[in-house]
Order: sequence, then structure tokens, then C-alpha cells
Amino acid sequence: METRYNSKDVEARWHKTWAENNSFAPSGKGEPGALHLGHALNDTLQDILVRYRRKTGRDTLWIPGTDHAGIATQAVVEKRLFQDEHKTRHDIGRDALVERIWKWKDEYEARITKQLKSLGVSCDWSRQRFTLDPVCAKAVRHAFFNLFKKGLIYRGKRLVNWDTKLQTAVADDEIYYEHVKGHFWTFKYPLADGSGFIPVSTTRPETIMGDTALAVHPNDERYAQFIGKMLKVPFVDREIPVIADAILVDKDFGTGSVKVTPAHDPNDYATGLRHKLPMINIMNDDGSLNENAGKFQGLKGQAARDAVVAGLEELGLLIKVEDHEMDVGHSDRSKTVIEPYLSDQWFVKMDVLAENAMNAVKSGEIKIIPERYANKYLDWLAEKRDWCISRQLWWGHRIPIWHTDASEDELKAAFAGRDDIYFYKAENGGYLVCSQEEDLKEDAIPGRVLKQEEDVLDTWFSSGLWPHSTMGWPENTDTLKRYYPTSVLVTSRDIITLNMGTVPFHTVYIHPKILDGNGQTMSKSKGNGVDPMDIEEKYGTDALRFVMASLCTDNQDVRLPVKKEKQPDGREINTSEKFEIGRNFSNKLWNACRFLYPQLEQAGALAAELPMDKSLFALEDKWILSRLQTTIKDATRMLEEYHFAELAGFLYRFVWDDVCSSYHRRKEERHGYSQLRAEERARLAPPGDAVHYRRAQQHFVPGQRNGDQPRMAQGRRIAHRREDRSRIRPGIRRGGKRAWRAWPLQREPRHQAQRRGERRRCRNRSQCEGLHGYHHRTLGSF
RNA sequence: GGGCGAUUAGCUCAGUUGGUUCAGAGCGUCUGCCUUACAAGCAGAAUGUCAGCGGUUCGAAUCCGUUAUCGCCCACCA
Repeated sequence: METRYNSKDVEARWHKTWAENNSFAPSGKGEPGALHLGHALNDTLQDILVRYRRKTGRDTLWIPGTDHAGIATQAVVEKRLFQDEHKTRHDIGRDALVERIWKWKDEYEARITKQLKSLGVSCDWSRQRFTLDPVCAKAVRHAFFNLFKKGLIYRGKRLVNWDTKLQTAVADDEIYYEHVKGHFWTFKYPLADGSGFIPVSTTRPETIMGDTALAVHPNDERYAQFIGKMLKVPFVDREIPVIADAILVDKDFGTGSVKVTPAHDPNDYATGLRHKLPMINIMNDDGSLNENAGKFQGLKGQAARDAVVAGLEELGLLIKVEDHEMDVGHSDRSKTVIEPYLSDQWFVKMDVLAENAMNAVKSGEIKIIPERYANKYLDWLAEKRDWCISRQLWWGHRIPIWHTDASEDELKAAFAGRDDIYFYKAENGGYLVCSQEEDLKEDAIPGRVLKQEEDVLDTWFSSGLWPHSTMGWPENTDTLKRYYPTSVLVTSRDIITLNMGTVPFHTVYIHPKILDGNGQTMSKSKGNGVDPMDIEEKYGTDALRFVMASLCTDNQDVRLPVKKEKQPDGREINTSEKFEIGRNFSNKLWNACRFLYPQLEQAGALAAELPMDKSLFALEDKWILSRLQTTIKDATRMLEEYHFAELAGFLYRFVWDDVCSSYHRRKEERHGYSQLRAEERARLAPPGDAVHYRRAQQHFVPGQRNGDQPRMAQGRRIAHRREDRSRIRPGIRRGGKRAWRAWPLQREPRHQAQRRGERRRCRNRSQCEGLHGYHHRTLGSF
């Protein structure tokens, strides 16, 4: 064996073993693209939990997989299509694009699977799933149908976040804000009767053609006389009222008047609803101004803005232009400005569902760890904002709805006796027909046309169903009966999962976010991201996993100082000195095993034949056994409480201080190992010690059974507590003198110990069995 | 503006009821060792107004109040 732990060699052997045995069985959700450090953290924690449960005799299931990441994936493939062939998705059509995305998906799925496997996660790979698999698609359809039938899904024109490049609605959390320098234009809004004007300021003059009111504060004396009067919208000569609204208007801000554009601003939209104002959409899907914008039709973005401002100036309406800084929402995927946009979308009503989810948290049915996040989650749920589930994409689960202008009688006649079909009247005429199982034919209703909905569902709709769908729901499969509901959702702070119906897990563990040394979020664009694969390459998987676990405190963020480093192959990678601790620990375990192997080999044969007498154990044997007991107990508690960093630290100290610096050291001293050759040492090794070693090692470094390196960074870690330290005092780290001080025995001259020859044997069968039972029980409970 | 978190050694962080070796660990630094499991190691050393101020207490890194700085979330940004 090498004196250093060579992670590459060892890991190569392990992956082979795992592959052949298919020995691991898995809940988890994968992600597209490449693994980043957050995934490594998340998956390490899940793996620790899964291995812990499995080792303590639980029937565990961890299903690996990936979601289809609708927007992200389609955006990537569309971009590629354009770069390679200068074509848009409309050039090749829905089917062809979807086909291309499937191909790309196969690539990234293969990559992510490979990376997950190299992380050593113990999922059941035979059950690997993808959210667009037929079994998942079926679950999605059933879930949608159920909600639809309960009246919890509706379609309507609502203001949504619109990505004008990808031309789809996007979720709030798919938007990032950029602080930009803009302008604040103040202009005259002329009264319709020509008797004067009201000054108004805006950051978005180009939306003026969509104005349907001008709001002032009801208590603002300056404008009291104008309330109820009509104004004339420049360029389009439409008349709009002056209204009073205390919610929208802050009379001390700007001019104290606000132009109201309900179709293009969330607050204006709300105001429009309050005052029942018309909502005039002046934009096309691509963000260009439409026919409602009059002479500005066809202009887009900055050009539209400039033209409108120039127009206002021409009309003599412009009063002043000021600099103004503001946060502007951008789409994560296309990096373009997000427009609030009025469009037909599908929504899930959240009032009842949110109430259920809140109750589940309040009652303790779902436990959120750390607890402080429970309030945040409740606050978030309390808003009960309806969830926009439609996306104008081609990649995803197509909404199982068919539009028709058939009458209710015709529908009833066509679908009589069908409980897999449900329909209701749409907001804007016609009927919406939902089919649970099969796609409907265009001519399913004689004389009428059925047209399938073009939109697909938000990816979250399907990934939120992961615990159900991967286990075969809605069929009542054996897997579902056996494993549902699941135990734990391990997630990052910003991902909030919705549950639709039953409670899918009893615990949500929220792990910290890894930042760089300057407290910055790691990202590709900043170039400060650490690639877990680079760390595996440089320090080994165990090191990576150990450090991931030891970073995982109760904090909201943890910092990982990042430094650039040139590799031998010329590649520059981001790495961190933090990982050295993991590598060093791997090496320590490796060498502890090298110390023990000769003795273990002896013990293997002897233990089977010889009875063992516990009373003949040397003091240090009893001591280390007692240490083992308390560390097992405490480590178990830490696992139960999700204290991963604490756990990693305790096990580190147990192995390094107690086992190596104290116990092994003592063995060396007692038997004068340092003067002997390896073979002789093996011969002298007391079987009692060796049996213990064997048990202990199988326990926390089980790799050694195969004559291989310990897989320590997993979950079977052992630690001691502070109060124990005060009793036995091994808390003092390292060091000869300090380690000795840790001993429960008086130090004695070496020759005395040797003279007494504290070798032990198993003297009788019953005692030996007792010992084995003792070991079994305690080890098994971990 | 509202809520949450953080501030402890040069760096990254522990410190779970206020109390005994509670002022700690790793990394880094300095000194000496290639001692037969481990130089990715071993033996030693230096390093702190526990952010500031005030309070409670026999006793405070720990509890309370307050200020400052940093971060996160939510709302607002016409």
C-alpha cells in the first residue's frame, strides 16, 4: 500500500464495485447541465442521510433523476439552432425543435449522471427518472385533471412577467434585477377641454398610449379640482379620467400624479382592477409596439422610448428630463428586459392549497429545519398569489386542454359517461375540455373543432410532483405504498416547493448557500465558481464530501475562499485551500488502516476460533470502546438533528485524536511496535484488539473489508462531545504530551508495560459471544 | 420601509442551559524532526478589547437594550 491516499486509484475501484453489485437503492431531483458546488453539497447531505438510514436498517429509497428545465433547456437549444443554422424555432416547427431538444437532453443527462455517480451518491440507478418520462407525464396529467375538476385551475388574461425574446411567461424567481441608470421624464398631460394640464412623471414614456387614467392622491389639494375630469392621451387622442387613489399614489413623490397603464405595470394593473379601468395592451409578443400605439407601431424598446419622447417634445408637452436610477427586471435565461404583459395564461388558485400547506407547517406535519425558515415559508404562502403554470414554450408537458366553441349540450352528448373528461366555460367564450388520459381528436365532437392548448406547464408543476410521479402515482404501486410519503426534502434556501394535495415529506432541510471568500454568490459570469469535478480530481471525492458536510452549519451562507490555480495540464481551475482538510483526513484514515491491516488479517482467523475475555482488555481498549459508544450516540443525535458540520468535526476529532493520536499511539508504545517489523507486529497483535478494530472499521471505514480505502465522508462518522472531553480529556488535539494527558491511565515507563505483556485472548465462548453481541448492537444502532 | 441572519486569531469558522481547562479548531505563520501507519505527518511556539457602548448577574462570547458594519428575503422604486 502506498503511504499516501491516492484518491483516483481507490475511487476507480469503488465505482467498479458499485456498478457490479448495484448495491444501492434512493428521493431527489436532478438538474440539467453540469453539477455545481451547490449540487455537490445537496447531494452529499442527502447521501449522508440515506446511508445513515440504510445502515440503521431502514428501507430506503433514493430515486435519482433530472427535470426537463423547460425554459433553460429550450433557450439553450434555440440559441444553438440560431448559431449553427441561423434558424429560429418557428423555421423548423414544434416537432422538429422538440426532437432536437430530446437529443441535447440525452447528452446532458448522461453528463449529469456521470457526475452524480462520481460523487458516489447511493441512489437506486435502476430507477432513474426524467420528468418527461411517460410515467411522470401520466402523473402530471392526473394532477392537472384533479385540480381542474376541483375548479382550482383557470385560464384568464392576467399581467405576467413576459420574456420578449423567448416569448413566454416566466416565474418571479426566474428574474434578476439590475440597477440601471435611466431617466425620469416629466411632461404635461393636457386636459381634454383644453383648459390646462396636469404634470406627470414617468420612467416609461413609451407606455403612454396604454394609459387609461391618471391617478392623484385624494388628499392632494393641488389636484383636487381635477378629480373626475377628463384628459386627452397624446398621440392617440383618447380621453381618460383623473382618478383618486391613495394606494397607488404617494403625493410627496415626484409630481404627485401617476399615469395608469394597467396592461403594462403591476401596480397600475391593480389600480385598474380597483377602478374598473380598461386595459389597453400596446405591445406585441416580441415587445414591439402594436396597432394601439398609433404611429409608433412597430418600434421596440429604446427606439420606441426615444420616439415617444421626441414626439412629446414636438408637441410642447415635455417639461423636464432628470436622471433616475432604478432596478429593472431581466430574464435569467435570455438576459433581456422583462415586460409586465397582459396575456392569456393558466393559473392554479392558491388560496385553499396555500392554506393546506400552511396548516401542515403550523401543525408540525411538515418540519422545516432550521426552524427560522418556517416563518419565511408561511409568509410566502400567506400571500396566496395564484401560480401561473403556463409557459409559451414547446419543451415540456403540453397542457391537456382542448378549446372548442361547441355548446354545453354538444359537449355533454359527446362525452357522456366519461369521468376522465371534464369541461367548463372559458372566461372569454367557448369551452375548455380537460382530458385525463388520452389526447382528444380534433373531430371528437361532430361538427365542431377541438384544438389542443399550445402552452406547456411550468417545470415546477412536474418536478413538484417528483415524490408521487417517480413512484408510479396515480397507480397505487407497491413502491408508493412502501415509500410514500417520503421523509426529507433537502433543498437550498430559495427553492420553495409547492405541494399539491397530500403532504409529500415530513421534513424540509434547508442548507446554506456557498459563497466565495468575498461573500459573493458563485456564478459562471463572475468566474468564481468552484467545479466539484475539479475538486474531485485534485483532492478526491471523500475530501470534497467531507468538506461539504463540514461547511453545512445552521448559517444562511457559508464562505469558501476561492483561488485560481494552474493545473499541470495547463487548465486553470478554481479551488480552495479548504479542501485540504478533507484530503488530509482521507489520508489519515488511509494510514490508520495501513497500521491496522496486518493485525486485522491475524484477527480474522483467530476471532473465529478463540473465545475472548473482555476482562483481559487493556485499559486503552476499554477506553476506546467507551469512546466509541459515546461517539456513536452523539453522532446519531447529530444526524437526527441535521447538524452536519458538527458531525464532521466530531468524527474528525474522534478519528484523529482518539483513535490515532491516543489509541494507536498507545498500541505502538505498549508493544514496542516501533522496534518491530510489520510481520512481527502482526504476530503480536492481540486478537481482542484486532476484533475490535475490525468491527470499528467495518463501521466507520467499511471500505477496509474489501482491502480498500475507507469511504469515510459519508455518514458513518463518529465523534465525541465536550462534556466527555472534560471527563476523559482527549479534547486536547494531537501531540505526544497532550495525547498522553488525555489518557485515563497513568503513564508508565514503556518497559513496565512490555514486561506485563498485556496480550489478551478470548478465554471462553460465552464471553466471546457476549462481546460480539455487544459490538453488534452498538454498531448496528448507528 | 418590514423581517431574518451575521460580526470570535492573518483567513474560514465552532462555541448546543450564563459557571470547572471557555477563549477554541483547521488553514496560514515560526522552531525542531524524512522516528518503521501517516512530512497530506509528528513534537513545540506565537497570535484575540469575542464589533462598539450600556444593562442584568456573584459571574456574560453566551441574556437584555442600543449603535455601527455586512449579507439575505419581502415590499417600494409612477
